[in-house]
Amino acid sequence: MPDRLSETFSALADPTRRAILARLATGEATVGELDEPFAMSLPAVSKHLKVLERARLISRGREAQWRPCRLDAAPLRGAADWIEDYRQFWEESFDRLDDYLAGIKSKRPRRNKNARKRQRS
Amino acid sequence: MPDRLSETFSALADPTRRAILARLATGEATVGELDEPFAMSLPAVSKHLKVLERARLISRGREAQWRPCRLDAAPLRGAADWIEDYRQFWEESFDRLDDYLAGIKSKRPRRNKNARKRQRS
DNA sequence: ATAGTATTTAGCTAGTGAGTTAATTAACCG
DNA sequence: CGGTTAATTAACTCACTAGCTAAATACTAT
Repeated sequence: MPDRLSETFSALADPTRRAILARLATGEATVGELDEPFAMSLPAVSKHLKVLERARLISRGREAQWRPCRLDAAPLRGAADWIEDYRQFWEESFDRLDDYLAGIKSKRPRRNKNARKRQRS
Repeated sequence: MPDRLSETFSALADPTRRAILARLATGEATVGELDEPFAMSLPAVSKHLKVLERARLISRGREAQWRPCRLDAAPLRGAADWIEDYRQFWEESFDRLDDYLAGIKSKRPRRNKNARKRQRS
């Protein structure tokens, strides 16, 4: 995997893994406990856990024959920071919807096509 | 692809695609312009654009023989919202580091192992 | 030692992702 | 029309992902 951010996003790009993280947000759990909600074999869950571990999103201890997993959310900080840089753009898209509706209402639906370009000027 | 959120994260899990989005944040661009910074063939970039388009992260117009791309950040909102639910956990990890260091300093390094479990109680 | 429980590893299949080069479409210009 | 530029599609390779079953490991308990 090329870089940390890619590894984080890649790990998050699977609903099973996101569900596992959500479960771990409520506290530590063993592999068997994590497997329960899923219609999926235990080795499959074990693989997902390995992906999450390589992405540093979980870490694991040892207690007798159990390997309890715990959430390690630190890498999410980088992901959140990356996305945050784009917040203005998705908020802007609501603005443009407002503009559009306002345009219809005033019967002058012409919008400024360069609104986004001007954003960074 | 199973769901929208997975599609969004999956699209972000590639440095080339993130760079393309960063470039589009400065304004519209054609495929050729987007290709320039990369040591990669044009069809490769074209494929990345298709991935971003399927994920609704960009949309494209037509101007003569050019197909200008523009950023469409709306899906990032869902991704940001998902990650935001975990903010407390990565902030907490700094707290625990503080606790740990404080513990060393006071020569009583014992930490509360259930800190995360209590988080949601 | 032996049996039982928890988890991982091995080995397989099917699908997908990222990249290539070569060929094709689409639109312009003269 | 014929040529040029912009971009996509086709066809292929290579690597990796997600899932399975069956076998192996690790530890507990009797």
